[in-house]
Amino acid sequence: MKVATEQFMHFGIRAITMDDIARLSGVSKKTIYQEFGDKNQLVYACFEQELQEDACLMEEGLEKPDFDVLHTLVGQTQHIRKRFSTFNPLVLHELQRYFPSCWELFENFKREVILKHIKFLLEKGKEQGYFRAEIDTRILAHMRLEQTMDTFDPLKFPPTQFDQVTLQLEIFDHFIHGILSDKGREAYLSLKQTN
DNA sequence: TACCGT
DNA sequence: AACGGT
Repeated sequence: MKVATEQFMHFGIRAITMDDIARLSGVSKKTIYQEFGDKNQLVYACFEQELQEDACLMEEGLEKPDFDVLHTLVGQTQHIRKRFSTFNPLVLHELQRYFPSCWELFENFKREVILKHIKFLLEKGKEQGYFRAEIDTRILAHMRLEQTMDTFDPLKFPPTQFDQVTLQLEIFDHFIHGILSDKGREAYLSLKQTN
């Protein structure tokens, strides 16, 4: 699963054959098919594990007493950028078209984990006085999720025309400025300085 | 590893 | 022709 996940993310699911995975992981195809009924089941297991790890990372440190929304948000955009360096956006389209059960898993993850997480951070940011009190967390959480997904779409932001790191930073910066209070803006700008 | 069906 | 599956 480790080999398969790395290869799928990097080169796309259809580009990597079961023979590739067998060769690179040093096991026979027979052994793979004893664990996974078919390629679809292997892909599903890989994604399930990846998403589970991401969910853990998101929830990490949320209950700590020194928890700070701005630090958390900035840290997570860094995580997204790291992910980008090894994640081929082509995979999202492959899931949608050829691996519908995995796509469903991912859609569910967006709704039940990411959306709820963003909403939680927005509400916390309000409590801590970083974000303006009048923002609608439900609407803005949706917007943030969708705009983030858009940056992963090569048709909307062709990687040949847009540097993916710059794109992530710019869109995050625009989003956060739209919701910061005066106090929040001050804290955010000084945080950017130190980073 | 050779092989078959898609 | 290439690849999933036997």
